[in-house]
Amino acid sequence: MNTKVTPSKEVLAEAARQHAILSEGTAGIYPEKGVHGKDGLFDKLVKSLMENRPLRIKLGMDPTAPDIHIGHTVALNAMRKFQDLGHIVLPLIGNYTALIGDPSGRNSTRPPLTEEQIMQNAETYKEQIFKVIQNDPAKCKLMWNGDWLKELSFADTIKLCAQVSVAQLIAKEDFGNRLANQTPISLHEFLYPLMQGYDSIAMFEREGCDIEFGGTDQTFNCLMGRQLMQARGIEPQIVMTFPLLEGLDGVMKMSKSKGNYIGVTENPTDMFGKTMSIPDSLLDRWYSLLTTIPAAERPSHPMEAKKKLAHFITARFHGETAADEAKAAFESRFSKREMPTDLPELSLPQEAFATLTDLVVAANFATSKSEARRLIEQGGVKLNGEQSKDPTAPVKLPTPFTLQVGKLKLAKVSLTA
RNA sequence: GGAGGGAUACCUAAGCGGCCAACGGGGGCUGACUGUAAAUCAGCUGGUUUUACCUUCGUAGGUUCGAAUCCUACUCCCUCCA
Repeated sequence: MNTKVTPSKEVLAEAARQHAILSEGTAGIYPEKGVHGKDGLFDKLVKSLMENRPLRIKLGMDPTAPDIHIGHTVALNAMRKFQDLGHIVLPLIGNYTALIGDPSGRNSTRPPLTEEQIMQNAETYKEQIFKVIQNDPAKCKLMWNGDWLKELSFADTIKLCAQVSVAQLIAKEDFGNRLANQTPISLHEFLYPLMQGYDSIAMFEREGCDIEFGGTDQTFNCLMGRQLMQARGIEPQIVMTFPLLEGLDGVMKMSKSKGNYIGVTENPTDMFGKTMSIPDSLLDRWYSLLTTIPAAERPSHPMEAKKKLAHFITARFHGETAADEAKAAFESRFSKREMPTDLPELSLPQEAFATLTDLVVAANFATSKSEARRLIEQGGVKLNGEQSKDPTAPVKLPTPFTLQVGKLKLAKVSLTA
């Protein structure tokens, strides 16, 4: 199939150099065996060098939530490395596939989003991914899969379906599990991998598509792209997968829908604080997937290690200064237990001060009076730093005073004129 | 089209006439302690005018002194067969 021209020594050496940089931190590269004795990535690099044509790297993201999180940055970071070596990245916003929802890793059908929600999310995605990859038109072309998926006719779709067997889809773990657990699978979910695969074809025709990136949970979907490209008679992409980052709870993978994530747009304080809240057992993992800090430079004390990690992550998205400030604020607040200096201000009408319960509800720190009462009785409420356990006591402090509920909810309260 | 099974609070899952605002687990929240918002331990986790009352166990009716629990109809979901 390939009329192979033997690559020169220089080409092989350069390909090897790039290969070493680019394959670091990946979970898998498919195909594992290439024609030049290494893997598919090596082949693509050789080809790129010989034809003097940069590689095009696809990374699809469905805008199903307003934020991307630091788990995504594992792959984005790898894209950045490709850019730095002169290749072109093609971030793909799945504005059409988001309508279906990727069934990967799910055990139930995803609730549908409206088109407006999706477009809103997509807009913020655009800004966010450029915190990691370079938004240089020569090195980056943003694409939308609605551009071509919308145009597909039913006949096209059937043709596509004919390339894939049902057995193959059922063999996919998620579907297999769901069948076994008697959880429903909607037919349209079967189509998801086909859509993702078709993206690769459409992108190939427009810009080229040499490599597709994805988390390890995306392996099946990405390989579907290879299969469909082959069936169409075009050169198939190779697939590079990346390990999934565990979320704040330390068990489940970091995921927008599970809420255990750190968004790349979050403010420095939260970013630092959330990192500090990960379980100790997650430290090594986060260090290796999110930082470039060598093992030798990681503090052995868990808290120090966590602070260094939190600082690194915060600095990446907000700069050194902001990270320093976040660290200092964290230390004063939690290590030395001082009150933060910049409290949000809150002015409330006279009737909010009738009882402590009313105050907590009026400040929006509890959703019902019963909840407020519970918090107070449990000792979670402080006025000017003084714990108060009587829910019915009127609040007679001179304003402004500080109201604290739990560790995180604080405000400086004053009376509305 | 036929035959079964199911629907309980954020999730999961017990309860099968009064002791049920409803066991347990998960998650979340609060506190203690600390090395941090980690770990561990303890408490809380429908609402209100809070020793009481109100609303909640798919929906609508019914039986009963009394129903999440029994009956009827309906809706939705799952499995198998066709």
